[in-house]
Amino acid sequence: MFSQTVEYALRAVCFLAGQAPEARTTDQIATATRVPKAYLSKVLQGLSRGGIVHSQRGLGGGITLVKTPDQLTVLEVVNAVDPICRIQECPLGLAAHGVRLCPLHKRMDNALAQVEASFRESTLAEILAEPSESIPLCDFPMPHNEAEVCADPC
Amino acid sequence: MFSQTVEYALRAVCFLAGQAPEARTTDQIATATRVPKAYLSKVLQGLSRGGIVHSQRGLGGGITLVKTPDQLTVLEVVNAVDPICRIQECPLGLAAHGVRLCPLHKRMDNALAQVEASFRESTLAEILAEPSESIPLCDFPMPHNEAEVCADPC
DNA sequence: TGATAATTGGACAAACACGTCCAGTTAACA
DNA sequence: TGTTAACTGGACGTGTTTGTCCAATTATCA
Repeated sequence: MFSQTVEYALRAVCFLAGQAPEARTTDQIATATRVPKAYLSKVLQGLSRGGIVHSQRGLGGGITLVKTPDQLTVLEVVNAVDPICRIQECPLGLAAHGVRLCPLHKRMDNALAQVEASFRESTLAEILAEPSESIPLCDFPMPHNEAEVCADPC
Repeated sequence: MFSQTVEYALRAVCFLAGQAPEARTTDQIATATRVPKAYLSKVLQGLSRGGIVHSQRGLGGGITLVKTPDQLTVLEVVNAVDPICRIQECPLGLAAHGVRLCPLHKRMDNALAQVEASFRESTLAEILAEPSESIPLCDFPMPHNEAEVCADPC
């Protein structure tokens, strides 16, 4: 139900959060997160336009997070690349329904609201800090800053 | 975040639930739910293959629900046409993660689980019975069985 | 200033979602 | 049996998502 673009964006941001405040190149992110490099660059452009990451051209450049991991939520990342669109009004355009949704669409919107809420409550810092047998993006237990193979909170 | 197909399927099923146990033709459903008729027929085929509706060819034929509205959940309808796929294993295919998801994918899967749960708890009968200013699929308050303009729980 | 490393943007392509159209099939009814 | 109503299946068209490739641009460093 989540698009590939959302999946890729979250992987990239998780990797960057683990490396923060260091900049990482698209190549490094692609390798660590196992996302096709050329497509990742498009996703990162979206994150850049959405104010989630900052990109620096030229030698020594790369991508950095705009916010610190504890200030950045999953919802912000998702909304930057593939916004969660709540159901604002009757999809059938029925005049009588207006702003008040019918029971069906109210339930669908409630489901969206739940997703929105749980994504709003998750910060990247929390995700990185959570004790788990699986370290985000890493295929093995690893120390901070050796991110060659480790980058996606998978 | 929900596909058009899911939206259309739910409208159709809501309409049928309101008319149950009477059969309704694709034409009637399309008009009431404001779904493109030709495409609706494809969606109904999916619902038929998924065991949600029964279709009867020939004069006097049409579409009926297989279950009664109180036995049919929103989740069953959704899964018949566009299944909610929980995250079963690490999308990166990291061996070390195996069945245990990392914190990121655990959160994404939790969001899916919430949607699944709230859809599983909603029956069509509940949706139709819910007191609301907006009657599903109807542009005005209307009695049962005058469904020309009313069919989608919007 | 020249070489190198990096992002950017546009053109392109494949797969899928959404939607249309129509000939074929099935069933009821007179 | 013939006519009419209704679903079925396939072919097709269009737009979006996902993905690739490459020339242009920007920035660092010697």
